[in-house]
Amino acid sequence: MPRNRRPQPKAEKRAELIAAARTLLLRDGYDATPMNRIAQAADVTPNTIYWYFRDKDELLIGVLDDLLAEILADHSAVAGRPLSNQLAWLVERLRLVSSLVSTVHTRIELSPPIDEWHTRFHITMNDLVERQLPRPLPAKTHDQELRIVAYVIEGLVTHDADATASRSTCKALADRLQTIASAVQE
Amino acid sequence: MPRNRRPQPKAEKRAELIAAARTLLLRDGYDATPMNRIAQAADVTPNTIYWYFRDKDELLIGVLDDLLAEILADHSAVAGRPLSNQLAWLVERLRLVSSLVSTVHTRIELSPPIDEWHTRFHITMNDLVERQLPRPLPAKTHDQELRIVAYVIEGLVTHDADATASRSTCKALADRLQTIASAVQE
DNA sequence: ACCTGAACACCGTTCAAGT
DNA sequence: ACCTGAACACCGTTCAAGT
Repeated sequence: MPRNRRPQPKAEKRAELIAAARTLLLRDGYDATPMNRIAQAADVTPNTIYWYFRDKDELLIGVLDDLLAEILADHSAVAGRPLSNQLAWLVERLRLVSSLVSTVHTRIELSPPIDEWHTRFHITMNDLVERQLPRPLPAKTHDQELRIVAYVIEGLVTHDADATASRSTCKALADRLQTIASAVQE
Repeated sequence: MPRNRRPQPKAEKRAELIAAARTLLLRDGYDATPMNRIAQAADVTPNTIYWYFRDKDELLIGVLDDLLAEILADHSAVAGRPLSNQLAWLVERLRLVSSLVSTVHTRIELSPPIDEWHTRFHITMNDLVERQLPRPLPAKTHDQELRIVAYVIEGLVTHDADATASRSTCKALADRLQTIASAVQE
């Protein structure tokens, strides 16, 4: 007995599909999670998903937005701590999601929307890091230093370094940023 | 008219299949290159490939070994230059192959042989970098500093930073390594 | 507007059969 | 030992049809 009329508003159902996808994508990874199984987990037929999302990549973006919003929200709880702690916290947070980090990188070439999402993600993260510094980085090395931080954090996340190694590397990153920022003392 | 008897030694045919795969994998990427098309380029049926390689990942490893050997061989031509130049050279070299870098990271979880290859790759690269230093890094920060170099290089490769940005970042990396190495002056 | 059953085109891989 | 034709199980996606 198919109930075709919306028992829920569209946004709510969309969120349900994203929630189902999120659980499976995080547990099994993007490639190993067929639309099939996501639909099943959400109690719909596979093609129903295509009413709410253009394709599997758009569904992935829904999940990514969800995860990013959660990380940003949770960050406020640690925003007072020293920068090195915050970076280590971020690494641990992203580690829970590392399989999707790799997936995003792979799919940048295959999907323009994923490419845009990835760019937005890095801008967001750069802003977050920069806001934690006592004063802005000198324009000259600004981009370069933020790139180094981003790449090292990504490396720590995707090549799962153990927690203590990751903490000390974050310390080194934070020290470097703060040394540079306070050297503009003039 | 199927010629079934080996007109060539096994290793040679294997190399031909790898060469065909290499061209297509680099041009179109792993996901967008069906076994189908690789076979076609090598003038065999798809299942013939499975006589020489267990699966698509083993074929990928064949291509990766090929590329790595070539990079190591080409490196000898620049081994005399300053470290920062060598790092920038490496970034440009890996950039030609960046889609496979992402592929490897994604497939680590899906294929144990790829995982092993990836580990070997990082060991090889660490050795290469370390050999260029005037003296060995202090044991205390040894692993950490090599990790930073590896991750930043990977970041530069996969997030295609422009060549000048990449060069200056490599300079920063090299300066840091050399400062640390010569601080053990005792 | 929302959802389904059935199909499509494609994919990696296998297998029985040939030489 | 080496290779093929044909098939298998699976995949993302579409479409005509239902409510």
